[in-house]
Amino acid sequence: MATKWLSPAEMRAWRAYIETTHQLQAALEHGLTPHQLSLGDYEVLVLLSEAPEGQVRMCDLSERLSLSPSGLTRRLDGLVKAGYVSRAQCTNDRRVTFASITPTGLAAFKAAVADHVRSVRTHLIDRLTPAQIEALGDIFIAVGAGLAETPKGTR
Amino acid sequence: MATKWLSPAEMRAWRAYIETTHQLQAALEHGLTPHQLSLGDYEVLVLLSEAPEGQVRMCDLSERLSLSPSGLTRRLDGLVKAGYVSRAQCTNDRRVTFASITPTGLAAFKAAVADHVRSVRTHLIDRLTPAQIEALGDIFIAVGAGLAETPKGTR
DNA sequence: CGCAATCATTTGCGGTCGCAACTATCGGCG
DNA sequence: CGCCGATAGTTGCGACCGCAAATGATTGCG
Repeated sequence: MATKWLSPAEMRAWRAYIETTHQLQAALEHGLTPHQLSLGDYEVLVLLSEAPEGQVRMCDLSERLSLSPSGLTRRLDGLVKAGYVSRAQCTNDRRVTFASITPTGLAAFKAAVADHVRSVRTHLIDRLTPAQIEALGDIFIAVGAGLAETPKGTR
Repeated sequence: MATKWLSPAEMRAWRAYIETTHQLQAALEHGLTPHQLSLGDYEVLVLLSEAPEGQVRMCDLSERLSLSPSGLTRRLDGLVKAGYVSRAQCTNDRRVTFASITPTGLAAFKAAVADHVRSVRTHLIDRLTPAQIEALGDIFIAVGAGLAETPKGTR
């Protein structure tokens, strides 16, 4: 077969990436457990806290989180039950519901940020040189652009 | 607070990584669905097919896959049911069981490899320059080494 | 030798997620 | 106006995974 295999350098990069990325995610998850937050919950709070009115349409959230609509519904269920987020209906378009961060949620987020940033530093950022950090950004922006080009066709 | 925040370059790298890595995993998963394999199943077959006797101790597998022991048990259950893997008892140490790839499993693996390699190329490798591939390997080897230094203490 | 700590694996349980189906709503075109 | 297709969100279902506990086997120290 005319299968183009991976060169040693490509194999090295691919394996290192695949083997490490899962461990890294687990480590970051652990760093948030003292705050009773999962990494996914934290990411929701990040996006909501950055939004102009502290609220984002479910639809947009699910896309920015790369999460299926149902997955987002359940994740929000948990955050609503915790009192960190509330749902708000849109008056213009009654199909859409906004996820809106509550004062409690904002407080919980602010309490967790410092720990989380420290986690990201110790496990990732501080392990790398400035040049490597630059390269990491370039690499995943390029890969993300490639993935965005292939919305539905590939299957 | 004396929290050391992330610089713009660090933030850019971190966000690009987090946002893209999930999409990349999903894309690779989709690439294997025609073969009735999950990415996790595929990784099991990779390790078994590379092992000297086509068999690896459960314990070692779970570590190399960054999977909890229970997670590995269930993953193997599926592969055994599919006929791709069989369990074999160790005669020296009756605690251990080997996961052993079957001829059927090896055939399924070989049938999937070409597609999967193509997937990895189109979504990751071919998006990057040789220098970036080198950097990707360096980066995640460094990060992996850092994570290996912190086995239990951090919580 | 014998008991205690350790190790390898499995099982019960709960939590998360994606897919497909369903409901409700909106927008456009005749 | 009225219908059809598209859009937003939720729910049922099944799959996967980690943690804690249980089981069976081994090792080592007294």
